[in-house]
Amino acid sequence: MKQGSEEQLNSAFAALADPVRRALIARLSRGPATVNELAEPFPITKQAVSKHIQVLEQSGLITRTREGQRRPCHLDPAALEALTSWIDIHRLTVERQFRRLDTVLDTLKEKES
Amino acid sequence: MKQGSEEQLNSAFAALADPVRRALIARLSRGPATVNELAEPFPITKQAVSKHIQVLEQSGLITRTREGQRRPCHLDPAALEALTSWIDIHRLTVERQFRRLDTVLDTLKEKES
DNA sequence: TCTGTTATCAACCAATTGGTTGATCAACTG
DNA sequence: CAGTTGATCAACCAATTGGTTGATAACAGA
Repeated sequence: MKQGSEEQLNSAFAALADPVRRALIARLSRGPATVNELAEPFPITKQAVSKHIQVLEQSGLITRTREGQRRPCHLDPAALEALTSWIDIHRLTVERQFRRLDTVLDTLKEKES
Repeated sequence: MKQGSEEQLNSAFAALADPVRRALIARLSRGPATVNELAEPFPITKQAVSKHIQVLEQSGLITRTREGQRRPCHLDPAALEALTSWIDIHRLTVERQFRRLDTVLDTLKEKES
């Protein structure tokens, strides 16, 4: 888990850019799972999945606990929320901008008529 | 702009993983701008910014129009919405999962006492 | 202690990425 | 037409990424 919110966004968005990692997240949203369980559906090696999981953990999107030799992964909803929050700020800003432009155009039309 | 929603997510999330591109989006949320205008605040070459803009355009996050020799960029709120939508589905799923677990634990506590 | 299971580490490889410089294209302006 | 401005193309480079194989660690159970 990194510190700066800037690097947090870097690594979290990068983590979501891979379809394997998005599938892992989709699976983990339905409950915790181990590396072996997560790797099972994929046509790649367990080591590759382990690397993907390290990327997700590094980005703060998932956390891991210990249960004997197993290390289940858990999805962190707060980390996901931080991403939607960043996106929504800018989406709402541009939508506001659009509405403002519409108002200007309407005003111009009224002046014309 | 790509077709498959899977590749759409790949490229859009990858686009957001770069701090320069996020800054471009933040700027564009306040209104359209040209490559030169967008490049001005950055310590990198105009060509590098042009590449970043191509990445954003390819991902569908921005569109471009023609005005003589200038080609202004516009942020597309719908593309942003598609991303928050994907994230929120899984965030809500895992939060629901948490609440379900809480209920189970509460039930167990009641049985104990 | 020996065996099987869970998971990671290390080294390597091909492809991609983010940046550079230099040339070029396309459109406006004198 | 000649010159300037906005933007892209092309070739190149260093660093990163996603994957592999093989070895190794850590723990559980007989």
